[in-house]
Amino acid sequence: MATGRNHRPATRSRGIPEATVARLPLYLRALTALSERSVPTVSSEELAAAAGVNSAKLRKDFSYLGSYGTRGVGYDVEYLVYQISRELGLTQDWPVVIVGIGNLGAALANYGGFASRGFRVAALIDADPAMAGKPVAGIAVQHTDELETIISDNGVSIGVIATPAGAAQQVCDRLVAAGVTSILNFAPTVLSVPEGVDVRKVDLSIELQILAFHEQRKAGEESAAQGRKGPDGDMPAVMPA
Amino acid sequence: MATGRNHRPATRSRGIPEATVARLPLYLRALTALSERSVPTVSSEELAAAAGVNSAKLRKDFSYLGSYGTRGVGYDVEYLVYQISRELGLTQDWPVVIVGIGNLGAALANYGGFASRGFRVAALIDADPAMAGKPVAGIAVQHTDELETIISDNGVSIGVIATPAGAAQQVCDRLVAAGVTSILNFAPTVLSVPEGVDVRKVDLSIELQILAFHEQRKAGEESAAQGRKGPDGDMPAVMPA
DNA sequence: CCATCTTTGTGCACGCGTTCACAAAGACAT
DNA sequence: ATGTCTTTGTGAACGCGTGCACAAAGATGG
Repeated sequence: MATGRNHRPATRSRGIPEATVARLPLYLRALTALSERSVPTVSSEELAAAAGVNSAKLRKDFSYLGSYGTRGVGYDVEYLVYQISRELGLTQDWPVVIVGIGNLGAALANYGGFASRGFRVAALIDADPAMAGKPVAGIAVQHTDELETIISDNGVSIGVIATPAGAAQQVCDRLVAAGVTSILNFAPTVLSVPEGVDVRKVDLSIELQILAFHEQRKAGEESAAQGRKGPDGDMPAVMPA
Repeated sequence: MATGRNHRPATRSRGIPEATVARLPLYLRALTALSERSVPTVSSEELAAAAGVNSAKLRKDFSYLGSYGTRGVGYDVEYLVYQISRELGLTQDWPVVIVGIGNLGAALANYGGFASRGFRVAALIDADPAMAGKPVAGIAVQHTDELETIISDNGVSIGVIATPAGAAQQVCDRLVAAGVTSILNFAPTVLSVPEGVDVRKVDLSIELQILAFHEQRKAGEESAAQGRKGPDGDMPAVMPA
């Protein structure tokens, strides 16, 4: 029931397609690189190549934001950096908490890419009392007991879950109850959240499995020319009754 | 979500849609959990709930694999685990190398999810000579010089890049030249690869930016009811010349 | 001021993915 | 056997995303 507005008054549309939103950070990164090299303007063709997408797609994506280009010239790099940053909400500061400071959590805390764009690690939280107080990436780890206080005091709305799978849902529930409305989940579990809460998941194992599928397909196609031994060549013929 | 690019349009891939392939690991995980609890059969409704998807979608997905269900009963858990594993190519062993043993690389090496499903960390590779010989997750790190030999000797076809952005393309080129045809890229860069090589990227920063967009949208809609200026309320009106 | 050239912005068509809704298939009880 | 009940498998409709191809807009030069 959320989307009652399909109108696009041609001036500005709030209805930016999800696929476009997912590409904006890509454009932003390419534009930032150009900006650092003091390149003043860039054509859709050049920028598309740098971002690894089709130029028509890029132009259509930008058209959702508005007409920020100049025909015959291209796009002003600095201006576009600002517009995309604003659209993505990166002109404001986003305090983020990371829950679960194991190998992955620590790696995330140390990851420079967070701080670079409006994201600030407000706190590191772990359930292990032995971790409490220990500095990771220059920040003292706090115990899970403090979770609600931390969220509330810092006005955190984005949480990162890097706990084992077993603890993820419980942590998620507490984060949501404390006021977090966006969650980035690294635990290999399906999280259930109430309406209005966004969850994105990053699953290393799943990515590898998808690669394995294509890898097998490639290998199967090769040998399909000669002896039969393809991926579907042998039916196990064993159907457990 | 992670994006796999460069897929040819309608190559004979056994006709399984890309979107379906991406969900198979999800089903497999849910089924494995059921299997461990010795649940014999499961309905599409139950399994769909466990995997966090629509039941109609799940049935259609399975229909691409074949008719493995029994009407009126559901799906045999063990049988389905085997079928999906085989389809994904997980019944064979996939040696994997991880390049770039920094915080993230070390976390990946320690991640249990890899070994659990046919993936075996064949080697850890880093450019820092000081790292060479050091054990990470029980495996001695090897120097980049050995890269080609390692790939070749172990028959590695899947590589994981966890290096800084600056080194990623170079590492990628060497991996591909040595025979790797599937790459999982954690570096925040667009990799260019020759035809026939699959790349999937996992970008922490991009995921956060997408969350920030939705977060801003949520905040904007709330305050839009009152006199508050929306997220697009103020045009900067400053067009840098 | 006009002609030409470059590049944007977008209408349109197409294909993929999702969802609905239902007939077919089998289990089970009588 | 026969009927009822459950659940699968899928035809069809729909919506979203992509890419083509071109007209419009502006720069540039004469």
